[in-house]
Amino acid sequence: MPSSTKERILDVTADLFRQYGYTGTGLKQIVTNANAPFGSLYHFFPGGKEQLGGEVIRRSGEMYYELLEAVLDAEPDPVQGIAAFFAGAAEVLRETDYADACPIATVALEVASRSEPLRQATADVFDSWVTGAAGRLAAGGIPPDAARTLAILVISTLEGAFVLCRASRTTEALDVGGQAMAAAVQAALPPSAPQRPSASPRVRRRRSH
Amino acid sequence: MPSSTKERILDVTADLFRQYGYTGTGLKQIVTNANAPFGSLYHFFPGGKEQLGGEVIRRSGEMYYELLEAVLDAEPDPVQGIAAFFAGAAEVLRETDYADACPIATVALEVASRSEPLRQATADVFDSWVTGAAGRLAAGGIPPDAARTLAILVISTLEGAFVLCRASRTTEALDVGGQAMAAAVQAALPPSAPQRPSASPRVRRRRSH
DNA sequence: GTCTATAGAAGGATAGAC
DNA sequence: GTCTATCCTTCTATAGAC
Repeated sequence: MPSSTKERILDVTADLFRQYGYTGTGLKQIVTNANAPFGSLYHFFPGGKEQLGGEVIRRSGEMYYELLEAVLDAEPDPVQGIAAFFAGAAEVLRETDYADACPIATVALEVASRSEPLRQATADVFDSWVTGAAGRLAAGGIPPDAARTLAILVISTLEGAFVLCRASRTTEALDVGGQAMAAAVQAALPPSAPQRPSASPRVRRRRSH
Repeated sequence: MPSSTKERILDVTADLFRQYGYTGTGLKQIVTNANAPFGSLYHFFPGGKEQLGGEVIRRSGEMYYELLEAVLDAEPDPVQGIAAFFAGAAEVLRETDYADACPIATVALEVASRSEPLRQATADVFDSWVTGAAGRLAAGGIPPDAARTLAILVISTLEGAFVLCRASRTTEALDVGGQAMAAAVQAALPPSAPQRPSASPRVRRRRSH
């Protein structure tokens, strides 16, 4: 038993939103791709496209944050973790012909000036990412304020790199962003906390003069 | 005489694309806002929406780059210049009720997997920004490779910050990004090169070794 | 080159049989 | 809860009078 009709609708809609955005995705296209009858859509989502959109935004946001956590959990060093996430995003982008980037960025820009409930949904997603990432950075020894700032910077850079990479059909911006953000995390970590046990020559702290 | 019909169409389309994106902007809405008859649209743009879209993307890209140059030219120190550009973008965002961010980002994400000519147009715009910004950074004394990397990072961060700011209706991401990018430019500049024109000793050419 | 009218397709949404 | 048929609007695009 693969999945319920509602789940198929949610999954398919998330895929289509990621590639074509909110306005660019039609309800007929959704039910076709989901192998669902048209009536089921309004059965599960009486609020129509806006309700479906809101649920997909929040669900995609949760799933993408879980992916972030999985990648970071697989890497004991947060610096390597950030680098791995950007590298993984670049790999997915290449593998999907530059289609699968951020699941909600296109929708976020489209609905920002058009639908207040959907804008709020995207805002809540980004806020949860920032809060979550900041918490993890703080757990690594970065002071809370700096951790939040750094989390915002990392997510901004990731989102912007997605824009450039999908447009250019290269991963250059993600490569650049990954290196820069890994370095930024490294610089923010307390120097006394070693990240890699094996022979990584630490950078000496510069002294101001 | 304020402007020609064609120019009004281009201006109005650029405004609508920035707020609502490509799919979210209708041709009827365009001719209505531009006070133009519907037929004029196909008279000036026989290729229809896609041709109009392409011209608007390239035109908006040029105009936004000119804005960048104007802001940087007004500030002798490139570090202050970058900070000023982010601060100005944040101000515009607040003043326009979080509507006027990047003129082509929404469109870029929408068309990336949908229209190859329009994707190419957005790619060309981003590439021109990167090349132009890298040239300016290199002129300030940053080695060409580092200048290009830094330009990509700055533009990525700006674009991503726009996404977060429009969603959250705050300028926090632009504030964070502006500070970080100003610092990144500062760190990349040769320490011997003073930024302010008063008493500017020339930078010695480096010798390869 | 301006403007109106309309075609033809696609969009979101609803009704109702089963 | 499934599925079909259909309504109404909106969209892009074209035709043709002026």
